[in-house]
Amino acid sequence: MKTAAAPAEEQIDVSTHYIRDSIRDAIVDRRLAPGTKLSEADVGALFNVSRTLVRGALQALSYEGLVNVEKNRGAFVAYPSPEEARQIFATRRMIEPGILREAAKHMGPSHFQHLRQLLMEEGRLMNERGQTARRAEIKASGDFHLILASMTGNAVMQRFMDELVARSSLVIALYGQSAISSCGHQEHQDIVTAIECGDSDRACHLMIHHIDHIEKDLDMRENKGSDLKEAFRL
Amino acid sequence: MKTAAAPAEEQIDVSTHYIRDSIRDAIVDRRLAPGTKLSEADVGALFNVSRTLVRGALQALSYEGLVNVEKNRGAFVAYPSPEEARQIFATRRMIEPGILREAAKHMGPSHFQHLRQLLMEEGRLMNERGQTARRAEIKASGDFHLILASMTGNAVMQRFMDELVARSSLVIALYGQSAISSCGHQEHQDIVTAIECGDSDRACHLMIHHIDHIEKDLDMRENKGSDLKEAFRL
DNA sequence: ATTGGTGAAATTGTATACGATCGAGTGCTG
DNA sequence: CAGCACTCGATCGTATACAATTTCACCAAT
Repeated sequence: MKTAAAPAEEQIDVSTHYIRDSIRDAIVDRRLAPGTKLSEADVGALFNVSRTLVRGALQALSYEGLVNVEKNRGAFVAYPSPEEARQIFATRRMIEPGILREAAKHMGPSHFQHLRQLLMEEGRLMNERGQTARRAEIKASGDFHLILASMTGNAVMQRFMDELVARSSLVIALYGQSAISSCGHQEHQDIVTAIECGDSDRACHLMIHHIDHIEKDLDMRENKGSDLKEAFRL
Repeated sequence: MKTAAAPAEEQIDVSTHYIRDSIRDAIVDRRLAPGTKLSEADVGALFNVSRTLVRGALQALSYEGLVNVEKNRGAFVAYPSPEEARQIFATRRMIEPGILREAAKHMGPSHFQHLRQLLMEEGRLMNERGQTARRAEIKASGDFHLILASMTGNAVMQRFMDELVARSSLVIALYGQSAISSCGHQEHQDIVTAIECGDSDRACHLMIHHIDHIEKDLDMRENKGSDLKEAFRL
């Protein structure tokens, strides 16, 4: 699947957006490890476009915090420091309760059904084996938070959450240890239940603890087996 | 102050960042009206750089929501719709209480002094006349919220607030009517007092009402004297 | 007078060219 | 053999060239 024998895949209209989204997916899906260099020429060759478009995509990703662009050195998949990681989770604790309350105002039966369905899927994946199921599970667990955000009907807030969830995924890839705290799934369910009962205070409380748990499950000692170079670069 | 008789100003190292910041300042300061077209060639000529750099800056600003880039048509100073405006303020109501609580944890006497000083300045500007004082007052009133955000020590959150305050400024430029609700200043003071008293709940309450007041002071009927074109563009 | 079409001018989209900077390896020197 | 300066290759930064698209003016026809 390198380059040559790709028969009919070349007809996609490859724009900056397409490249950005492709790379973002790869990062969030952990097919690109933190610290990986994204050379403009290499990426351009992959998508058969010039460096111009690639640069645009990389710049966009750097705004989202998924890529670090170092002057005259190139772009690298972000390698969030422990401090950065803490700030990301702290931010989530600051805003997700607000999202919850706002979302609750807009939710009807169909929304709850949607959420329950997502939780079912999440539970199913949890009991499966394999790399693919693991990835899907992680994605689903992020989607839970994103869908809640979408239920506020607020595009501005949704974009913030998109960024936060994506960066969280990077952090977990870097510092996560246990096989995803399976309590996360239970906590998601509890939150939905609390909302359904109209107990927003309790839902917020649960949400904050949930985020706490995710963060507590990380081992944020510096240098996860890696690069002294990166450690001292900036 | 157009172009010609500028004796020794040309030695600035003009990068994408510099252009982006310059344009952002101009937008937030309302020297560039919403809807203004930002032609790549024109901007490039202004800064004596090629379109390449300008495009980078405009892309960045579009990510911040201050500029809309329309394919094959160009970049325009954002012209937030009433719906967008509502979402911006709704987002602020969702996150600023969280910021307040977090900031309160980190605040010592020096921080309060800093805030009080800002409030003094704000009050002074309020009693001055003239366009310049007005601009400075608007800026100061935004800075109040930004400084609170900075006191969380959280760079991620701070970036979000930067964006929200900048976009709010655009919205106010578009839909604002009264000579800035002078009650805003009083409300800022009350918020600081509440924090100082350790009454975070009250501070949050005040903050939400404060944001409400700002929003209530807008007249968001569509078409502020303008463009059918813009209305149907997207 | 309004509508519709045609072509030139202006503007953006993308690729390429060239200069600048960084990093690694090489060879010289102490 | 260690240390340092230097050169060379690779990669990035910026400008420019060319293609694609839109806009606008002009004119004909209803």
